[in-house]
Amino acid sequence: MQEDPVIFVVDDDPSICQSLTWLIESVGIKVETFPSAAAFLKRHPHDGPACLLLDVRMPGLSGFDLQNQLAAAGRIIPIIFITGHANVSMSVRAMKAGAVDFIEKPFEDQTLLDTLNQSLEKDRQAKREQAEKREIKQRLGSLTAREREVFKRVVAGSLNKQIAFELGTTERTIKAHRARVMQKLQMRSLADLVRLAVKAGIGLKK
Amino acid sequence: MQEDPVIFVVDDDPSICQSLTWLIESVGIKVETFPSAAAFLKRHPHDGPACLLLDVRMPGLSGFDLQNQLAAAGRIIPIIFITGHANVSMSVRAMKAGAVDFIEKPFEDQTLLDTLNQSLEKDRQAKREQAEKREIKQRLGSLTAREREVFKRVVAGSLNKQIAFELGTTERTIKAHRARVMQKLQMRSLADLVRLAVKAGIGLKK
DNA sequence: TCTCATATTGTACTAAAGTACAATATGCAT
DNA sequence: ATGCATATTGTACTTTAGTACAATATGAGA
Repeated sequence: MQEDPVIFVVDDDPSICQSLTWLIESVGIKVETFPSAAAFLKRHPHDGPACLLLDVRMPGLSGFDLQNQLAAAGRIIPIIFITGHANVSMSVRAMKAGAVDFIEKPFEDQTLLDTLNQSLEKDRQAKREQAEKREIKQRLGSLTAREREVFKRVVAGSLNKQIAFELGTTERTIKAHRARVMQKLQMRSLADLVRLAVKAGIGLKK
Repeated sequence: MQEDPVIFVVDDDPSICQSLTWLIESVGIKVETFPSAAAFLKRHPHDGPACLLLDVRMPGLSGFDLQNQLAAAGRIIPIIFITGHANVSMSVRAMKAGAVDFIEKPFEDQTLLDTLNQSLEKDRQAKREQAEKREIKQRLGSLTAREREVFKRVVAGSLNKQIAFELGTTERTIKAHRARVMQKLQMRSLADLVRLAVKAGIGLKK
């Protein structure tokens, strides 16, 4: 159904990559390593749950740069920074930008593994919700412009006759549109339709 | 309508309290200072937008202790730590526990003021949503046990006859309950009722 | 030109919900 | 005992929504 979890390690130091790989694979989780931020950006986004172990200081793009670029590209992935030489302002900056954790070397293996598992679980959940939202948007996309208008008003609680008046047509026509909306969106009750709209974020703005 | 914004400063060093007060009052925001975490906990919770400037190291309860106690008590308030002697693990711990920022002394006045204003704005929004939720829960509390059962099923999309069967009563009775639910909750359409239920977090579990 | 998706509309019926004007029953607190 | 909140139920009517079986109109694209 869903792909296996993967931990991505981005660090210019091969020995770090190697030891992290050993550690994480020892508990049965897949690992992929990248020697630079640029290399990771080239990789095709992973569909399954994932987590990024990231060094701050690297030649070329820094860990922060990668964090920003991923965020800008909408590639949401939990990031755990691991670094040897850090200061408070660096860690605060990383955390404010959404990092899950910021770990100094040396660290306890078990601590990292615990954080990793928590992050994977959260990512699993986030991916599920993301997939659901995509699914909903897709079905919403199958509506015609007119149907969408009717949909919005039905969900807002308008009566068919009110909608008909607003759209300058007859109640009978609204019934036709409404029936098609219910069919296309595979909803069986108004309550379900409203919940779908809420999930899709319709009706929030004003 | 709503109380004025207030910045709370908790620091055992009176000179810090004094200088922060001068700085913040210079831009027209009220300040209240406390020499200890315990002193702050005694204060009556503030209804308007607020923000807490908190020292980490203090005699008695530490800044972290205060942060945890506030969280445990459900007193949500944006916290900005200000400290002179910090390390990475302290700052990460604070940020993971939900702090808005973690600032080392010395700092730029304007930086603090900017963060302060952002935090106040977020808190304003959070308080608004919190008040709305309270309002909803209050109205839901005015329902009788039976009415709540009907409410849940209506919102789930059941027909009156189905609800009647499930509750072992007649459709006519359900209509009566349903009408009272709509009246008590001041909702005029099923769509509104469903949205209310979603906001109240009903129908999530299971 | 012909087809297809889309929008529109009609009639007539059924199903569901809402409403008006009720009455009855039960249990708890004063 | 009496009042009050709550739950229950009835009849009858109106309003909405849904559905079956349609037809018509229009514009875009093959």
